[in-house]
Amino acid sequence: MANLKQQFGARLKLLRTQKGITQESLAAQSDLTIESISNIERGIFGPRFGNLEKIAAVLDIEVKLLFEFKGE
Amino acid sequence: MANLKQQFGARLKLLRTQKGITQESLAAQSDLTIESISNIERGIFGPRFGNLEKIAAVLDIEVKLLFEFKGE
DNA sequence: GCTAAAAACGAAGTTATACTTGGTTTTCTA
DNA sequence: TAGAAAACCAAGTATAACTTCGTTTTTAGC
Repeated sequence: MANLKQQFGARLKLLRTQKGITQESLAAQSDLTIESISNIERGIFGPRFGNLEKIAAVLDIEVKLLFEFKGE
Repeated sequence: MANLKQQFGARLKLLRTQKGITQESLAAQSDLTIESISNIERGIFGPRFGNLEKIAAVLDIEVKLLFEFKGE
């Protein structure tokens, strides 16, 4: 099984694309760079709690949805 | 509404006590200090992804359960 | 196929904050 | 009422999140 960062990143990417917004737009609205969003989605690193909160707010979803992975 | 760190901390404390384990035991098993666990539960800071994973593993629960807050 | 937008990717440096250490105080519980 | 458990505080360290800059690849529309 992939690690948490990777699972989270894949989940974020899915939820973001479902909302039809680009990494650039998400980055701008969450006060992050597009690189950071890219790194998070690729599982390079996980966001800090403050940014986790911001990202969920931009996507207009509850944080827990970002941790809901298939098969669990 | 309390911020994410605080909500998370309260949720962690509840799940930990329900399992009947002490901060000290959780700290030891997750390679953190008792102070860090205390700080996390009080909402002083949120754990990094690696530690989030470890904590959930020690509690034998899915990570998403730590983000399930009442009323949501 | 061409183009442009979107995203992947890499390296190297900065910075925020998680985490520790050490100690004291308070709360809970047996 | 004693001891365990946890709160609390300050100050220092460590690490991983985050940035910057630049290049390459993928994707989607014309």
